[in-house]
Amino acid sequence: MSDSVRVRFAPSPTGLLHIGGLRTALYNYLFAKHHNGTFVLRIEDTDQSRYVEGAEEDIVDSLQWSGLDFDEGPGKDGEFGPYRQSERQDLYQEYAEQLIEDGHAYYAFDTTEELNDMRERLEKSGNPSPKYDAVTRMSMQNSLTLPQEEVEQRLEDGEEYVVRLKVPRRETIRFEDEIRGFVSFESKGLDDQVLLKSDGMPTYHLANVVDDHLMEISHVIRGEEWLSSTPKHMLLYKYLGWEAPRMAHLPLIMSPSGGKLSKRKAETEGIPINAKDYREQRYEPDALVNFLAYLGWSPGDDTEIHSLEELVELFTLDRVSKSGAVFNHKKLLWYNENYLREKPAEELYPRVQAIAKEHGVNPEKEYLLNIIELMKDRVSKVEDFITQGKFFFEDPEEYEEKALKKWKDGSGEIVSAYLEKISDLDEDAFTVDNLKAAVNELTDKMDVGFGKVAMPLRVAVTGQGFGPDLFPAIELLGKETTVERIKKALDKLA
RNA sequence: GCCGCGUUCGUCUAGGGGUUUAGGACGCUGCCCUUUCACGGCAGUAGCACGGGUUCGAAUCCCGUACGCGGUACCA
Repeated sequence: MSDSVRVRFAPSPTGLLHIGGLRTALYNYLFAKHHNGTFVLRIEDTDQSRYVEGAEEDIVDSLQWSGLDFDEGPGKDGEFGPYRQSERQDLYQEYAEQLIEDGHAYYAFDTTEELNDMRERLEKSGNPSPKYDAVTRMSMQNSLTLPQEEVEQRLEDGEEYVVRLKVPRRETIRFEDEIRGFVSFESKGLDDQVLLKSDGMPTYHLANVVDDHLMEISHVIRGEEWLSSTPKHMLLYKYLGWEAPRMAHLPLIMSPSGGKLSKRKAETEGIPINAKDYREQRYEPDALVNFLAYLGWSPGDDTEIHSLEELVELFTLDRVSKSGAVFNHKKLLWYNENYLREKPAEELYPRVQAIAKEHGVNPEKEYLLNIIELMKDRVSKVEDFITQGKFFFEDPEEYEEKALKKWKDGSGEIVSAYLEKISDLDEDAFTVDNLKAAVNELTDKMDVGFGKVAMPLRVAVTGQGFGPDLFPAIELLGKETTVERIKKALDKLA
């Protein structure tokens, strides 16, 4: 039982779930499922001032959209709940008291001003990184310096206090990270971390350790920004008499301009930052997942495309890279195109239909299915079926500038000759073969290349210089529409 | 500043002492296919941060430097 894999994704509901968080969730999920383990969602809402309404819902929705179903979490109770830290407050209190009793933590009464003063004073006297530590705590207001009766009196009077971790003066803290190997820190570089805040809530550090232990988490897989606070966590495990879970610190997702990919940077660089943005911008979730998996990990062979199930099969922590990975939006788009191409038109249909509706058109299913089939090889996003295939639903009002370049001097003559030819075709003879044959006859007769006919024809019928295979598109459009459009183009362009 | 982590093509990465003229993918360029647009195929482009060791031999091991990133809160 103790060797079963249990991992958790533990976001704070301080805003929408961002792409880095989603990747952390993904790696946790992959690891859990690879080992037939359990994937837990825990909401770390201990900072009431940063709590954002609706954030938890967004996290759950985003995970679901991505296909990362959690086994335990809010609304999905296992035997380790509750799964919101705000609902576990008593627990933390209890352990904080235990730490104090055992001499590993203490009460501190210093006000914010006093703390600032202390830091300022130290800085002025040449200490570049002032800390509340083994030395400085002796000149502060805490249960280590104050007489016991006074401490008790203050507590009784309801004076505000925090509980701080009593970090040893000199100790080397060493632990093994699954991704980085052995890492070691000196305790003298550590702050006497606040464990319990004056509002009674635990800080991340206490809550995290307590919950990971109580929830029997076997592996902590989280972002690298946590690496430097891990020694504090190791101290806590030791003082509480618990075995620490295995640690794995993931490389950060970086912005193309350098630095951790932040909301601000992502925005200026045109990268969607929140999972919700990807949903709204209609990225394929399986493509996003595939892309994210490869951002900092690789299976070690030359493969690139894998479903979530395959990723589960392939994923191991030892193949996660150590250095930050720059977000490459073009590669994401490539993945998206790939997944779109592989999906059957039937599967895409409901979504494309919904988008069509948003654009004010309501095509028949058979017609839309044909369009999807025709355009699958050249769209990047689902909505491209409608936006780039606009001409399937309405006559081109104007002709794209790029397209017009393909309308040359003799084009009018050629296109009207073509028009004449296909006007003779019966409604049911309006097929790809016949339409192509008509072009061939023309090229022979007028002694011009195929492109000289097809290009301007494309412009006339679609208004675009690019697009799906022209003749099937024309067949789909039907004789009446095609003839009309060609006439109109001849009017406007010739 | 201090502490920690990292550094292979522009980007994501493979590689873990000889198998390497450093492999793949995205991007970009060219060609082929298609007498249209794509897809696809092929080819090209471009990299071991630097300096010292260790070794017969180093992208691979060690040390240093540089650079990057993270942390340094009663935020997570």
